[in-house]
Amino acid sequence: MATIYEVSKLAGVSLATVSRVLNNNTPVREATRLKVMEAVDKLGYHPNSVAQSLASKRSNSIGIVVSELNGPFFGTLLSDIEAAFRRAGKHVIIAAGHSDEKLEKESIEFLQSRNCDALILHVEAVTDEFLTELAAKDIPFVLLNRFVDGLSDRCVTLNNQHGGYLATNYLLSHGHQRIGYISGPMWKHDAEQRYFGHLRALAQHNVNPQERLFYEGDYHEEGGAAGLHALLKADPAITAVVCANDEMAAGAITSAREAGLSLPGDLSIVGFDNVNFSHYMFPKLTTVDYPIGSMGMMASRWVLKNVYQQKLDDIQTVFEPRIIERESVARPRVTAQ
Amino acid sequence: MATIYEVSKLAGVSLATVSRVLNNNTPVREATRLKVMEAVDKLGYHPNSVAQSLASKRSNSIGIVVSELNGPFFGTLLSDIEAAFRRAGKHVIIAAGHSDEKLEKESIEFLQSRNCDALILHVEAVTDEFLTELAAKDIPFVLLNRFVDGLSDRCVTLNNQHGGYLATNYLLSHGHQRIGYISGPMWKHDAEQRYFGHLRALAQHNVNPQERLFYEGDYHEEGGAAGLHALLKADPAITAVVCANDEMAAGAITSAREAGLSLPGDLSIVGFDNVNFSHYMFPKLTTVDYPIGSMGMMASRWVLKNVYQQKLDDIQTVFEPRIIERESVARPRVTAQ
DNA sequence: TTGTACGCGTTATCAA
DNA sequence: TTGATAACGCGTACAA
Repeated sequence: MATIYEVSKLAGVSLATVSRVLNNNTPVREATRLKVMEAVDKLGYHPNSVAQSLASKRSNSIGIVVSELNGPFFGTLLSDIEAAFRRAGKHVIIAAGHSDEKLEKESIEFLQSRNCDALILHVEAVTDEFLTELAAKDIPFVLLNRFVDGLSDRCVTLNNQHGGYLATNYLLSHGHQRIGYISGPMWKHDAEQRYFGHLRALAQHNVNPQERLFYEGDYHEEGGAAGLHALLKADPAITAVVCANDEMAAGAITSAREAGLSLPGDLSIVGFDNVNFSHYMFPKLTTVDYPIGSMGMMASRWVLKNVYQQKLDDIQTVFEPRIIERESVARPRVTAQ
Repeated sequence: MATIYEVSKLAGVSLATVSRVLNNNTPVREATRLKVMEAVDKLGYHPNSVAQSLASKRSNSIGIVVSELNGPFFGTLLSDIEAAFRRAGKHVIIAAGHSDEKLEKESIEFLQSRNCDALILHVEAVTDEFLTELAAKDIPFVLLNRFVDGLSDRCVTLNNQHGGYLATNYLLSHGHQRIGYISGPMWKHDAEQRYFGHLRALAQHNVNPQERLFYEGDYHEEGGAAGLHALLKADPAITAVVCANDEMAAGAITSAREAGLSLPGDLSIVGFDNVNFSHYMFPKLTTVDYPIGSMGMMASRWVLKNVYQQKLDDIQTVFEPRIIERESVARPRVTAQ
């Protein structure tokens, strides 16, 4: 690999001048610029990014922590983030936190040790205090799908509560009254918020929430399956179920079919997230759209603007969900009493 | 951030000694090692990985090129690769090639410019010649799902032909004779191989392949939907279809239902890949398992062994697919003539 | 077993 | 507008 030194020798100028034309940050006479460029071409010179990083104290790398690398959800997130940074000549280092406090911390430390210029974090298990302390350190970061007091300007969140409201409201406005709710783990902020939204919709329609119509699942297929089973047992007369994410909706659908129900005739189901396989399901799932791709892009813009000083418009920090109507909801056979 | 220099001062030893205890590659007296460790703790010292890279000419980073970041397929691949390298203290830089020759080349160049120690490539559009030339350069790489003559030891592949054979053979042994085939783009090696396997199974059962029963799709849902539509038009009497991947199977299922067919009674379907949502489909998809996770891990091992000199067992380069029986295949209503 | 001194390939600060 | 030259933080011959 040719170095900047060889370029300077071939072009007959100093190291500094070569560096200048490469980064064109200082005026250089056109003639000398051409000489340098020619030498660069001739030698097939590419700057060594490691040396650049050491000298400039910029690694041009952004660390990302997500819960899982597989799964439909993070795929679209990572895809949009990678594209945004690639265009800016930055690269992305990815680590999985697995929704586990210890692993999330390790991931963050790992990324710090890699001298990332910034971090984009989708962490669930780590405490607010930890994040507040982290904010005092030197690596800036954005939080995805999480709101922490005092860090509001770096939180890119979904209005989860409104999402929960939309799901249940959709069902109510289709005539359902006995609505089961399969939640995510309630220690997760988004699960809690979605449930609050559900309660708000219920209240608005003067429907009393009932404990037996609530099931706390795990955000996975199994939890959805088990949840529907439990709900049906608790109240065989339910006409609809909202699942706090699409994977649980998939499990619920399987479970409902095993119970001999026809969908959506006997039971309507609404999901949450609108992951990319939700329309592969049968019936195609009516769900709440989580614009995770846009949110990832916004997080990238935050970094580009605040860390790399790009001039960009203001950052949108709160995103609104919307209902995606497909085929998993029908009016109930008889209006529940 | 504390540097090695401050540690050496606090511990009262030289720079070199600190470096030695950190990398424990040279014998150091226990007493001095302790002094150093203490100083490290007291200062909260973490080595600067950029400086390490520059001095050692090792970036401890591995570049990965995949077609897409989203999608179920690459998620599980990346997940296993990341885990393998994390354990070894390496990190992974990811780039998307989008099955496009220009973008794939750019991704590779991008990763090279990042001084990756090795590359793991899942590239489709780039030519064999390009890869052969690349092999002559200084960054070692492994190829995933692709076989190139002369680079056989660094190719980790699936026996795609056998997979195609298995899919069709499964159908044939269930009594099907009129079997449609929805292929991936035939310029892709795996699509071609899977089709060859299909033909081999047909021949073995003395069934003549018919051109009208073949449709070249795009490996996406749309192609599957269009393919089934076309196949049904060409021969309404087909009793089964094999789809060269699961996403096309999803499209085919939708299309079949729109045509009023009941599944699997009227039409049996077999997919390929066994992506993670294939059992969310209805009927749950019978498909050919592509052990992409294991293959990713094997590629990681290749790198660990050949680039980082870890002592590991031999590398398995060819993986065998197997059929996953679920619920999308039934015996045909009447045996086709 | 330990220390000295140089090299890794750039960027950035001063002078000129 | 250009050129020396000192960082940047660490690894590693070589010498002691």
